[in-house]
Parts: sequence; structure tokens; C-alpha cells
Amino acid sequence: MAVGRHGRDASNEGDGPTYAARVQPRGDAVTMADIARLAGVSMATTSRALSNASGVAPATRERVLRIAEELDYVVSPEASGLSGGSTGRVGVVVPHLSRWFFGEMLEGIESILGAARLDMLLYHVGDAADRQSFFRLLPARRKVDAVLVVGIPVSAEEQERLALLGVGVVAAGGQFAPYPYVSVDDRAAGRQALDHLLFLGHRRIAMIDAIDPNETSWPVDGRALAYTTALRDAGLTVEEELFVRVPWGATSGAEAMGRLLSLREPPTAVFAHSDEIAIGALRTLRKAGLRVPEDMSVIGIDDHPMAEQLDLTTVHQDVRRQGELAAALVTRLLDGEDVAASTMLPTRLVARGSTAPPRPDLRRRAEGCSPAGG
Amino acid sequence: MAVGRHGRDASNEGDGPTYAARVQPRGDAVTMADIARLAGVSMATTSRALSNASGVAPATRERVLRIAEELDYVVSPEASGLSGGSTGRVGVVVPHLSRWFFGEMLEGIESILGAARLDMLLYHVGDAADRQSFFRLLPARRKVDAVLVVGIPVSAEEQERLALLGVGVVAAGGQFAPYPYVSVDDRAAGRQALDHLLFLGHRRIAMIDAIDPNETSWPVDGRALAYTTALRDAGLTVEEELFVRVPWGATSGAEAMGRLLSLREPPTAVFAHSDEIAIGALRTLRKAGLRVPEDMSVIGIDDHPMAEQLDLTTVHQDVRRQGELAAALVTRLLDGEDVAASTMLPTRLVARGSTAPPRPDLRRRAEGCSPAGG
DNA sequence: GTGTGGAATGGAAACGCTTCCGACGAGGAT
DNA sequence: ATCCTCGTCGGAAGCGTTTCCATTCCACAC
Repeated sequence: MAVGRHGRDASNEGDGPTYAARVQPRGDAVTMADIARLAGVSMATTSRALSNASGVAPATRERVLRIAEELDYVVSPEASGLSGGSTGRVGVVVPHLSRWFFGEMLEGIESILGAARLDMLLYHVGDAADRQSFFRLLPARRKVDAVLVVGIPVSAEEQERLALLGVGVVAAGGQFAPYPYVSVDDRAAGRQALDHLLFLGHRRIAMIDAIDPNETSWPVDGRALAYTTALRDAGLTVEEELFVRVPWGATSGAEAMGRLLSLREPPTAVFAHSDEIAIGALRTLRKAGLRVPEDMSVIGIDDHPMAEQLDLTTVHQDVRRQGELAAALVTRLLDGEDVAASTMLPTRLVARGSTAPPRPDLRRRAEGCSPAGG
Repeated sequence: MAVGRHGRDASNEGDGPTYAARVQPRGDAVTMADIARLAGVSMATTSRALSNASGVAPATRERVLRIAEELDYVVSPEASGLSGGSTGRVGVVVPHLSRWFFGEMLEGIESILGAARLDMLLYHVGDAADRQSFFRLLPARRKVDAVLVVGIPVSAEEQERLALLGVGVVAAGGQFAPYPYVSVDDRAAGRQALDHLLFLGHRRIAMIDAIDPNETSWPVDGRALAYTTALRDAGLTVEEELFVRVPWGATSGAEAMGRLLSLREPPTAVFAHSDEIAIGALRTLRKAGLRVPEDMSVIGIDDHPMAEQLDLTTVHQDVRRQGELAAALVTRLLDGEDVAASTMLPTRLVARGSTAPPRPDLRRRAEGCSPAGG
């Protein structure tokens, strides 16, 4: 293997380059030494000029830059990294790529990282196996200047492994004890949803909670916590049968809704862990011939683009902005600034058509006056 | 700027390291020389052993590997790259990150690249400005061994710029003249959708086409082509008013559907460029009080996860697999194999509840017997 | 016993930068 | 006029690998 196409030395006669080697004319023969020579300065000065370091006369800098520009020269990241110590790369670790939330997050991250001329090394840590091997092998070792963990609760052992990378870690999309992070206050968001339902007059409210089967559960599920707290604060009892926990996904949401409907006394409103779950719930309701919001109110969290299409009431969070802020945290970290402070972004209720006051008859039922038969 | 926290040299006294610098004990002091010394061999042999090259006695290799393992040693990618010539990275260029299609594609790509121990450098080329600057600046220069372009029609000038990278290029999610690619046959997929509608008896079929306002239009829009071709093949005339082209997105789809409904003679079925568009269309229909599929059939393309939730008939494509195959193409390219051949993945109709034969009265109408008034 | 081919190994030259340290010259302070 | 300081700049030592080339050692054929 590795046939070693090293023939940069043109004096190397005898074995001509193969066709395959000729296809890609290694045009990057131009090195900093060339620039230096053409500019009539030393490599030291050239390096300083190109890296925008101080200690170069403006005229000299300009000359160097012009020549580099003309020759279409770019500094070799490998050489620069080897010599200078930093890689110019940030590792971004995500558990999912095809979910809207993470895509949106990545767009935010990318925009800031890109502007800071940092490259983004993407690591997808999907299932448990991925996860284990990621933290065991640490494929990012020596490859990044910082790591940005998105939506993954990092366990204590995993934190230990991560520390071996020897670089700063920032988190986004969730609370993580030891790292500076950016997220929304899940508890507050849940509270907004619950308050909305309670305000509308619902008393029998269910929750469909979602967990990621591949992840160690979040240390504290803010949304679920909000559910119980809000109910208690409203003087309602938290009934076990009204709290359903399913794996993440619209299909699960649909299934959970089915379970809730089969209850002897179904809820009048459903608080879904996220919009995808809510959308699944809507599907089941539609199939069951129930009207939303007349027969059942449904509220989600996220403000997924589909929520608007389905007229789903939800709690909006600005995911992209979270990505931006997290990435900004990374850049500041790399600039050596202190980034101890974490950020919680606000959320906002978006009232659409999937929520309304409970039907009077159902309301009575929910208050225990006339239990409806199965 | 660039304060250069280089303090590996502990003897550097005077300005003590800041707290932030102290947090990260640069533990990676172990180099290949250390391994070589401990194994009692030269660096040459160590390198060969670690890179699994030939010419090392099994016993020696094992000893080296064991010591490296014990010391938790990993080869410096910068040094290796500088010396060896390759970076071990692949640049992946995508126009969107938050759309399901691209997320799915990335998951496929990542799985194969990861297995091949290749790192993925993600470049998001969103709007026209991004795009221009990407091809002008070529931020991937000298940073990758290959480039994988997803869902972007690369113009001739852009191809020229891309060639400056001096690395192989592979494309996915669309046809691109000069590069090996993986995609589905958009024309065939469109044909499947149209054939379905025609088979159901629809004669007045509209299309909502979607274009990405930021992209130079695709050289040939297979799905739109399928529309006109299928209609002509069925002996129908292609009416201009039934072909609507909007920017990509569910909102646009909704709007386009509105336009179609306001026609003096609306269609009995709508072929949407993609599921997102179709979902927008469904929304408008719902708001207008029309029933699907009784009053209007709707079909999309992609088999977006939401399609199932909304009972949307669509044409399925395996996006993830496209990513996998494209990534596999890249790995083969890097192995020096010939990868001239491109791949077209099959698509498959998924008949759900959003399509049905047209209502008899509408059908008559569509045949011109009783034009319905506005 | 001598020549030969091949496998295993080592020495050392790249690879293309960054940066330490010293040199040099020009102003400003004394 | 002299000394210092400060801004510019160059020489050269790394940075941690890979790989070319040479060397050594054996086994084997002659």
C-alpha cells in the first residue's frame, strides 16, 4: 500500500509519474519558502505577515500578502499545526443528524465556527455502541482544539475520558454539570406549556415523555419535572396512568396517545415532550376520529417547522441560536477567555390551533361528576 | 492576538500560566520516539508497526503495539499528515443541515467514513454568499484527501475551483456531470408518482415544483421532467397553470396549493416535488375544508418521516443508503481504485391515504363536460 | 565455503511551518 | 554625542512523523 508519490523533487528522473498521479497535478508545490523568496524576506517574516502577527512593517506585510495571493498560496495546516500546536479544528459530537433539532443546532454552530475560520470535525455518536467506542477510542484525540457536545448527557466516566483529549469542552442543548453550556430551561418551557393548558381550564392533563433509548437518561428531565410540579402547584394530583414514557419519535407518540385514549378516563389535554411526539399523537387522534382541539388539546415543545404546518400549539425554542452561542463559547475558550458562565435561552409559547378549553361535558367528567364508560 | 499558550516548557518562568491554561495539562507529551525507545527499536520500525506496514517481524510489531496501547499513545495526525502527505479527512459539502434529507445523508456518510477511520470535515454552503465564498476561498484547501458534495449542482466555474483542491470529488443526491455520484433517478421517481395518479384515473394533475432560490438551478429537474413526460405519454396536454414553481419549503407548498385552488378549474390531484411541499399543500387543503383524498389527491417524493404521520402517499428513496454508497465511493477513491461508475438507487411508491381516484363529478369536470364556476 | 536474495531494521533526511533569540538601525532621552 | 528602547527582521531550532536508502543477518542454492 501507500505507493508513496513523493516525487516532488523534479530532478528525480527515471520513473515517470503514473497517469493517476498526473491526473492531480500536485499544484501545491508552492510553500512558504517560495513566498519568502519572492517577497525578498525571511520565512519568519513571511509567517508573521501571513498569520497577521505583530512585528511586521505594513509595507512588508502587504507585499507578502500580495504575493501569496498571486500564487494562490495557503499555509499548510499540517505543518502549521505541527509547529504551532493548534489544529484549527473543533470537534462537534452529536447523537443524531437527521433530526431537525440537531440539524438546526449544527447550522448555528457552523455559522459561527466558519466565521472564526475554525473547521468542524463532525462525530456522530448514535447508538450505545457508537457511544462506547467514541469515548473509548476518542477518535478526536490530537485532532481538535476544543469539543462541542450537543444534546448528550455525559456520564462521569465519559467525562473522564473526554478529559484525556486535553482540550476544552462546551455543551449545548442540555444541562451538563461540568462544562459551560448553552440550552433552554426545559423546566420553564414545560411550565409554559402546562400553564397554557391549565389556563385554558384543563384539569386532566396527560404527558407523553420521550427518552432516547440509546442514552443514559438525563440526570433530570426538566420537562417531566415541569409537568408534575405544575400540576401540584395547581392543586391537582399527578396520576400515574396519565404519565406515559416512550422512546423518542413520532411513531412512539402515536402509540402513547393510543394508550391514553384507552384509559377509562382519558385526559382532556396532552403535553408532549416534543413536537414530534405531539405529531404522532395527533395522528392517533385523527385516526380515532377525535377532533383537535375540540375533543383533545395537544401541546408540544420545540416549534418544529412541522408544528406550523399542523397547526400545533407548542413552546418555541431558538435552536439555531443555541448553536451559535455554544460555538461562540468555543471561540472564546480558544481565545483564552474565561467562559465559566453558561447561558439559558428563553422559550416562548406559540398558541396555535391544537389547544382550546376542554369541552364542557368532558370538563365535568374530568372533575369527577360523571365518569364516562369505556 | 494569538497569545500563544505554548508553555510546554515548564521552565518558562516569569509569567505563570493562567488558570485557564493550567486547566488543561498538556498530557500528550508522549511521542513516537518514546514508544520507540521503550520498545527498543528505531522510530522507523515503530512507525511501520503502528501503521500496519509490512516489513516488521510479528513479535516486534506486537511489542510496539502493546507499548503504544499501554501509554495510550496516538500518532499525531499533524505530523503524520505533514510527513506522509495525506490528511485522513474528507470534506463534506452540504447546502442545508436542518433538512431531513441532508441529515439522513450525513448519517449514511458518517457511518462509512467513520468505519474507514476517516474524519469528516463539514462545510455548510447555505446561501449564495456562502457558496461564492466557499468556492473562492476554498477553505478545504490542503485539509482533505477528498471532497463529497451533497445535493449541490456544481457549475463549470465551480468545478474549476474545486479542481484546485487537487483531490478527488464524489457527489451524492443529484447528477453531476464530471464526478462519480450516487443518487436516485429523479425522473423515474417522478414517473412512479405520476403513473400512480394516472392509474387512479386522474386527468387533471398539477405539479408543485420546488427550487432552491440560493442554488443555480439544476441542469435538469428530473421530477418536473417526469411530470410533463408522463402527462404527454398519457395523451394529456400539459397546462401551464397547473405547473407551479415555488421556493423550497412547506410554507411555499401551502401557498402554491392556494394558487392551484383558486384556479377556475382546479386539479383533482397534485404531484409535489417533495414531501415537505406536499405537507404544505395538505395544510392549505385542510384549511380550505377540502378532504384528502376525496376532494384532492396529493403525492410527494422522499418518504420523509412525517409522510407516514400524515398518511401521505409518496415515493420512497433510501437517502441514508445514498450517503453510505457515496462515502464508500470516497474510500475506494482514496484506495486508488477506479470509481468511474456512478450509482442510481431505485425508488418505490408508498401508497398511503392521500391518494384515491378522483370524485366522479370532478372527473367529469376535468374531462370538460361541466366546468365548475369560481 | 561463497555468492545471493530477501526480510528486518536503523539512520537520517525530508515534510512545511512557527517562534525563540539575536541582530540591526533609527529615534528619543539624557 | 551616547545610551536605550523599540520596531523589524533573519537564522535556525524544533514540531512528530514517514520513508528512502543502507546495513545486517540468515537461509539457501551453488
